[in-house]
Amino acid sequence: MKPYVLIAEDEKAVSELLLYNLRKEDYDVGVAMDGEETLMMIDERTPDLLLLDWMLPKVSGIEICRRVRTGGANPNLPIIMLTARGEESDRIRGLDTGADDYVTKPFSTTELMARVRAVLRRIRPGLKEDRITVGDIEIDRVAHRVTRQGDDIHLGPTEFRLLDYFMQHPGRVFSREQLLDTVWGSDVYVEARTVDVHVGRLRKALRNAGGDDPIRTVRSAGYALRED
Amino acid sequence: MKPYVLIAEDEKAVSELLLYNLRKEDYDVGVAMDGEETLMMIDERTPDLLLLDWMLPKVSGIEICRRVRTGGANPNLPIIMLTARGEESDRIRGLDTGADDYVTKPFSTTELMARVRAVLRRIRPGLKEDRITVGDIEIDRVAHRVTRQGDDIHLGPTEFRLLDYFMQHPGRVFSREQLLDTVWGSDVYVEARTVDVHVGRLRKALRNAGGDDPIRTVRSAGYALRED
DNA sequence: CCGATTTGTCACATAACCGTCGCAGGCAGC
DNA sequence: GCTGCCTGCGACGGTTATGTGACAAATCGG
Repeated sequence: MKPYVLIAEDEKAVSELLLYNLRKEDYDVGVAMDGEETLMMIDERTPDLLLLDWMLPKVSGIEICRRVRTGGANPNLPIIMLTARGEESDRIRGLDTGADDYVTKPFSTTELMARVRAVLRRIRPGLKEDRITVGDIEIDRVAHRVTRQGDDIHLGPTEFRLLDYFMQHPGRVFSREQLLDTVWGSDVYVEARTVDVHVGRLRKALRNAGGDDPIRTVRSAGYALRED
Repeated sequence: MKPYVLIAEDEKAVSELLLYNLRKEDYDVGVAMDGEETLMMIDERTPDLLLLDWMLPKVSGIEICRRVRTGGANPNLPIIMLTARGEESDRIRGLDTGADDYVTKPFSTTELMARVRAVLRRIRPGLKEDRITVGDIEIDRVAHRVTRQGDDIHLGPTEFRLLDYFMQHPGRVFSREQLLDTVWGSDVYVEARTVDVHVGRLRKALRNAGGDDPIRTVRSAGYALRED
C-alpha cells in the first residue's frame, strides 16, 4: 500500500504545497491544522511519517513529538520537524525530543521530498529509491548526478527533472501536456512545443555520453524512455 | 457490469465530448448539467466515477465534492475534478476536499481517458487493462507498443488506434462506417475506402513480424480480428 | 551590477503520416 | 466462363508532427 503521510501545519500555503507535492509523489496524505487535530488523526490511522510544524496551535509540535515518543501506541513513528529559519536552539531541542529529521522553512521542495523518501525507506526498504538505473543510465537524486556508462552527464535543472520523471516510469509514454503538468508544474503555462526542445537537449546530453538515443518519440502521443 | 460514469458539467461542448469518448470506451454514462441535478443523480444511482466540473451552477463542484466526502452514503466515490487552467489554488483546494485526481481544461481526451481508467482500476481491478493480448499479438497502451511473438511492431497513430479497437473486441466484425466513427472520430469526414488502406497497412506491419494475416475480411460487411 | 547559465519561443528543414486514386485481381451468382 | 461488384495495394501529393539551431529574456551566484 501507499505510505500514509500526515501533515501537521497551520499555514495553509505551506500545507497545500506539501499536500500537492506529496500527492504527486504518490503518497496518501492527510492534513491536520492544529495540534489537537494532529493527535486525533494519528489515533485514527497511524501515519508512516509525520511532517510536523514546530509552531502549531493548541498543542505545539514539540509537545506532540514528546507525547508520540513517550506515550502512544507507536513510539517509533518517524517525524520530520518543520521549523522557521533561525530557531537554531529550537532545532536542536527538536532532535532532542526525538524527531528523525528537521527542515527549516522556507525549504526546497525537492530536498524535503528527498528526506521524506529517505525516512520512509528506513521503514519500508526499497520504497522509492534515491538512485534509479535504467539501462546504462543512472540517476542519483540526492547527489543530483546523472551518469551513463560511468561518464558524468551535466544537465540543466529542467532536463534533470525531465529525466528523473522518465526514469520513474520507464517505457511509459507521456504526452507533452502530462510532462508539462508534472515536470514543469501545473501552475506554469508554457508552449507544448517547449517540451520538444528540452527533450532535444536531454537527448543531446545523453548522446554525448555515448550509446544511442534512449528516448523514444511516439508520434502524435509524446515521449517515453526505453526500458532496457 | 459496465462501470457507470457520471458527468457533471454545464458546458455542453465539454460534456458532449466527454459523453462521446466515454461511450466509445464502453462505459455507462450519465450527464448532469448543474449541481442540484448532480446530487440527485448520485442518489438515484451511485456512479463508479464522477467527472466533476469545478464551476457548476446552483451547487459548485467543490461543494458537491465536500458533501459527497462527508455526508452521503458513498464517501469513497471516486472523483476527477475538471478545472480551467490557471485556477491553481483552486486546484489544490480540489485535492484538499478529496478529489482523487484533477484535470485542467482544455484537456487531452486521451489523457483524461487514461486517468479515468486509472481511477476505475483502483476500484475494480482488472477492469480495462493497459495491455491486451489476442493470439500472438500484444498491445500495450501505456507504453504505446505492439509486439508479435516478441518482435516490436511499429505502427502509425491511426494503425495503432485501429488495432487497439480491434483488440478490444476480437472476433467482432466492424463495418467501415463503424470504424470511421470510432477510430477516426465521428467528426471527420473521410472516404470509407480509406479504411481499406489503413487495414492494409496494418496487415503489412503485422505480416512483417511473421505469422499469417490476423485480420479477416468479411465481404460486403467489413473487417474483424481473428480471436484465437 | 555583471557574466554565466538556463529557459521559452520561433523559424525552418525534414521526416512521418494521411487520404485519395487507379487498376489489377478476386468473389459470388448465374 | 462471364459479369458486376468488392477488395488489395502501390503510388502520389498534401498535411502535420517533430528535430534543431538561433536568440532574447529570465535567473542565478557572486
